[in-house]
Amino acid sequence: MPELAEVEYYRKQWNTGLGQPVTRVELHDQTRVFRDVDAHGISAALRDQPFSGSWARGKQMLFQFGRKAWVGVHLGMTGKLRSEALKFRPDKHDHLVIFLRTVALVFQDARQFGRVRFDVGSEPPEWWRKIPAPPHEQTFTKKMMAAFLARHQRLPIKATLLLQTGFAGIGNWMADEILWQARIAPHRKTGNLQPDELDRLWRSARSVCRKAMGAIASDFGDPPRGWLFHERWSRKGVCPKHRTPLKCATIGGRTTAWCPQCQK
DNA sequence: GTAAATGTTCGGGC
DNA sequence: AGCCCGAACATTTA
Repeated sequence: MPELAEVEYYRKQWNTGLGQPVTRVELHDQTRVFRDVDAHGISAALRDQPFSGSWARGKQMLFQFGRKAWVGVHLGMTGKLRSEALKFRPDKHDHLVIFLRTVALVFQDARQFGRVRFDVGSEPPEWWRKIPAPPHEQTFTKKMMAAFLARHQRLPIKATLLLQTGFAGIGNWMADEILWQARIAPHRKTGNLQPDELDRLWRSARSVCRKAMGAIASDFGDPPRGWLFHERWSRKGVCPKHRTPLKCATIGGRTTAWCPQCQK
């Protein structure tokens, strides 16, 4: 599920516990989501620390406990965060459960493409600081975007939009939405885009991200009416503008839908 | 039974 | 040293 706005929605699901101390941590230590971290180290380090901070950037989330313990979460393809009452019983895919004074914070992920990180230090960890500004932020400038595109000239633009090092938070449906709204065909080589197309791409990226945040981040509502989003999931989909049947192909390794009439 | 799913990461080729 | 492609990861659902 989770792209930029869904990630922000899930991040907030843990807010009910802010300020409360950790009483106990329960985890399935041998699962893939804990690759590269000492799962038991997390339990020991969090015990008695207050849940003190919560941030999202692109598809990454960062949670702070006390002053120096940092838990990073990436939701992968099927990850979710939620809060539960203390008495709940974790099920098979609840890999990490942080019990606080009155609520339990749960990370669930059936496919386990998601990931939990753990760092100790007085500053946010290195991996977090390296995440670039996502398109809805002021600091995502057209110049910055153009410089990134220049490094991936041979990739189809659809594949370039999926690179988290330049378009933090963009995933498969948002990339298709951005290209449709910018009227650019997904298979176009990144290096062949003309200046007016770059301008449309930049505006579309910012607009789609902002509106998606507005619609989804607070209550997981639907994206605006008239978006490609509502059509792109079925192979019966049509262009919201004039009902032309959408084209479908694998581009950049992912299923891509576009309107052959609007997007050139 | 088979295919596909809102995502990364690795290894190999260029 | 980059860049680019395809396979791999693990599970559920259509």
